[in-house]
Amino acid sequence: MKQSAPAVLVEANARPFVEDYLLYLLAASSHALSGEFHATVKRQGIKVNEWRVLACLVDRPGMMLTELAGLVLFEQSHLTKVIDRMERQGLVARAKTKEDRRKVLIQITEEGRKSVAPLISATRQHEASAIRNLDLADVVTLKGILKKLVLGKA
Amino acid sequence: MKQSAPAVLVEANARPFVEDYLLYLLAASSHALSGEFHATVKRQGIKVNEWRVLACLVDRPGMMLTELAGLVLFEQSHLTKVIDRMERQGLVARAKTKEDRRKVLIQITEEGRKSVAPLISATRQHEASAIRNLDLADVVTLKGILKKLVLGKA
DNA sequence: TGATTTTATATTCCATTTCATATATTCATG
DNA sequence: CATGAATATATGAAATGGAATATAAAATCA
Repeated sequence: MKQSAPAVLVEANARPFVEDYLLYLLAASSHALSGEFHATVKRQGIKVNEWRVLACLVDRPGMMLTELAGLVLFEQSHLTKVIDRMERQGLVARAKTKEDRRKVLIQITEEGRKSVAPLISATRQHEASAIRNLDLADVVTLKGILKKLVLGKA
Repeated sequence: MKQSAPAVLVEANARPFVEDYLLYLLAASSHALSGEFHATVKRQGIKVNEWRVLACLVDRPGMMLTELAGLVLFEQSHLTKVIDRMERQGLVARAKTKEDRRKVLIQITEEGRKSVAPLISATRQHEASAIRNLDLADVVTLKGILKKLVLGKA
């Protein structure tokens, strides 16, 4: 014979709001997993920001700064500064286009590729370890949904 | 009769690395969805940081600063400063415990509750809209997986 | 074509955030 | 119980990030 719990108990049992809030779960899982990987990134002697830029550039021919900013999830003004540093380090290069002289194309350099290659491999191990106790099918579902969420309004 | 594409084509077709990288997909979806909601938060006259703190505190009795920092995903020293501001605004209060005089318990105030209430309701609409073209079952799967990822090593 | 608007990037200024460390308190151990 | 290690929070200096704006080039259109 089930009966409803007294109000006080219900109150006490209520799971905190954020624990089932999608945006929180996304932020928290992202924070947790990326946090783990950042140790590896730093060990490689490269900054998290730079890793993000390189990972986004690695198999693209060159991207407009603004495009790239959208991809790496940085403000344009912030990315300008990050690219300044990375250019000084020789990890990326700015290139101008003929057709539109406002545009700056950011390209990964050979040195950039060398820096990022071991990290790309490391992601495979890390990802495997991160999902080691999930169903493979669920992971496929997960990525599919995340892709839809990223596209947004679509 | 299928035959494998020439290497050059394969190269050209290769999807950029990040597009199927779990950590990127998590970061990007989180960024996209939270970004949408932040407009609502600011419209309420409250800062994103403060929203996060209040949302974490709202149905808890009071939390140690460090515990709370873990929950809101802030560095401890950062949270100290955010709490300073929020205390001045009357959104939260610091309380000391008798047993351990090092500890500071952070509690949401009545005013904090009042500020956060409309936002909590707003999350329901926003979440509904964010997932409007997903299967309900998939959303359940999604949240379940994210919870596992947050717990980590478990 | 010249004026106006829009787009792309850079710059400046300021708030936020981090890193390292200080301070206070408790815990563990000889 | 005294002393050293560990834990909780706070603080200060330095780096980062974001909003607004400047600059430059292209697009629109009257």
